[in-house]
Amino acid sequence: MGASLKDVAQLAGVSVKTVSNVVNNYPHVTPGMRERVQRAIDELGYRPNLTARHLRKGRTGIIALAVPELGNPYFAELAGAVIDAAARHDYTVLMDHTAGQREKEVLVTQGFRAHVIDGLILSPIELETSDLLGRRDDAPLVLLGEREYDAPYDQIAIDNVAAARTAVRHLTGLGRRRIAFIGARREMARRPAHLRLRGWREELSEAGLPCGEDLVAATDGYGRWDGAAAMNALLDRGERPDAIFAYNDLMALGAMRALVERGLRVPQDVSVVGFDDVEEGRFSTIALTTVSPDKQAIARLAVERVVGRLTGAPQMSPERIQPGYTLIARESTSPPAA
Amino acid sequence: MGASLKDVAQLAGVSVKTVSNVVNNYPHVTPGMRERVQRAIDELGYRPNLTARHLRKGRTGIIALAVPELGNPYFAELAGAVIDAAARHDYTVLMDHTAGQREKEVLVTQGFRAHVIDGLILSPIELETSDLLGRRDDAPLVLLGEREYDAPYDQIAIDNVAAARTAVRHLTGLGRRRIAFIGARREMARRPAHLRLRGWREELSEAGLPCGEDLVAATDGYGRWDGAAAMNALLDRGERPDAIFAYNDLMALGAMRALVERGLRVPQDVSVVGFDDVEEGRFSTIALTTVSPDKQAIARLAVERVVGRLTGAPQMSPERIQPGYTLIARESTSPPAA
DNA sequence: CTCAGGCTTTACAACGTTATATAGCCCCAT
DNA sequence: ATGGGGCTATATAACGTTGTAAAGCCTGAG
Repeated sequence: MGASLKDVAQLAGVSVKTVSNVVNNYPHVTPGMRERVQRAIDELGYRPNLTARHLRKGRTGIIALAVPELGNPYFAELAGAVIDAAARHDYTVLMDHTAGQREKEVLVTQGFRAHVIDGLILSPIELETSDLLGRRDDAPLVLLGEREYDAPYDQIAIDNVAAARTAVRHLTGLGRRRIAFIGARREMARRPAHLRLRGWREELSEAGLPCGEDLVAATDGYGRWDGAAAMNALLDRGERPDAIFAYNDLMALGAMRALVERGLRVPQDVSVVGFDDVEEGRFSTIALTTVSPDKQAIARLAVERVVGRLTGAPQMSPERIQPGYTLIARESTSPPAA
Repeated sequence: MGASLKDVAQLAGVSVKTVSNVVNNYPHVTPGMRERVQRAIDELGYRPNLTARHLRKGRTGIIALAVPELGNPYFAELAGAVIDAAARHDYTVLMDHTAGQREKEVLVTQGFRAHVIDGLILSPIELETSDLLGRRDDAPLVLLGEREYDAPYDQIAIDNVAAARTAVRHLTGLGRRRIAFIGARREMARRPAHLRLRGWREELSEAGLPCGEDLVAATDGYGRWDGAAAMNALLDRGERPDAIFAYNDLMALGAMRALVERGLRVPQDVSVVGFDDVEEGRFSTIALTTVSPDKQAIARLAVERVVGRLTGAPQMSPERIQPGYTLIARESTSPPAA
């Protein structure tokens, strides 16, 4: 066991509180005293016990970031941004992963780390509004991601409908007419909650282009494999779209892979657009066109929101904040003519 | 603030310890009493304060995993495996990222989270043996990754030299003769610590093939961009290798991208092998041949080692453990003839 | 020379939990 | 009837820290 304040105090022949004062740079300590205590600290290799400090202060300086899947580079990149943003406010980030399971998402919102984390940033997948309404934990909660909730919590997400429409407009602008959507979660395909799907439908419908169920490929997950499987399923049932709008980059990459395996050329035969702008898409052999959400802004806003409620303004009214996004055109949607 | 044991005790009209006993499923509690207390717990929505429990027990059930970069999918995938392995032992994982900076790596090993984490799994980049020797923190430490240290800590890593030789042998077996190495860190290029580089050199030298400095492309980092830049640098200086062995998959993918941009065909003109077996490589338009370390085993062993020292066998003598690996041949090294 | 007032240090309690030791109870065997 | 022994519940202390209030010390003004 490491040394405690008591040990240091004993060695230095002073009170425990004085040592505490030195450790915390309390101003009213004479230089001589400070030095004497410091010597004892050094000699014993004393390190403050943060757990005890946390207990005493009622705060830990830790905020949790719960994401569905670390293996998805979007969340890995987002996590990096959140960690940096939190560090700027002297907070540490504890990562949780929910695997997108409602049960785990509920668990996280209910504060199963009671008093270990001061706040929570959650990117939910299956969580329902009702799960949120019964929440008792009083740690600030910020929600990220595509879904919207009618619950009194901050929600930070780009305008997914508009972003999806931008992506689809990009494709129609290239002259594409049969634009498939890949990545509607099977159980949510019909729900209005699926904002990107809604944007796809709205844009196509306004353009007078087909947007029926036959052009929607449902998936079970959000990975590369799901994208490839969905693409294959689409082609297997005789569908032959001239463009793909995927729910995210990973699925777009999987779809591209499937297309190439079947001898279809990207972008000559089929244009592909993803969503997230993960680095992997930039370096893909066929660089991927994508909607790029401002991850830095998302991370910064989420952290500021949590920290803001923790210090000073606990009763801020909950807001929906929409950071910016941009469409980044790359090779996967080079003009078919070229 | 949430309710505490005291509040529950008061409401139920029992002692604090009795409530504690109920919460912890202490066996000798009468059913009647248990129910009475449980009712009070439910009514107040009591949740145990884990911080206080941690202080009392001297353990937090948290182990930290410190990796250089979450954006590298290898570490993201490894993190997932570690989290799962830890969960099987009822431990939680706190992620740290060091950005591969020695200063941060040292900080982590010195236990700057004093008493918050019970143990540490670190994948170091620039850490030196000397940094380890002065370590005072007594939390168990397990080292992962390519580097070897003469320090009394568990080290878990595949046999990097042998694995690199396997990869290079695969290339020579295809008839490749000018095999470049991409990804020697600039400042380490000459050090024996660079095991994969050593394996590359040994194998080529035994085969009587060129393995001079002209075939080594140094990089500053470990990302896709670094791989592309190194590849371009190699080509710019007139080098025209017929195969690439990259330090990791990310650099291999970057190099492939650079090759394709310059009109070279993979695998017809140049074979490419990576290292790590990240999912991204499987789904690349040209699927990447790679050395696949057994990530599950690495994670499992690391966690078992930490947990083992925490419970029962604190004085186990430190070991070097080498999990298995396999070479997975994919399209990027299809026989050039084909 | 004294005392007010500021600076420095201290003693004590408290954060919420669990371990230890003890007290109370009931049942059964003597 | 009495006492032992097992079971249940309790009081108290402790984990290591910091806030509070008060004590001690010193300086300088009256």
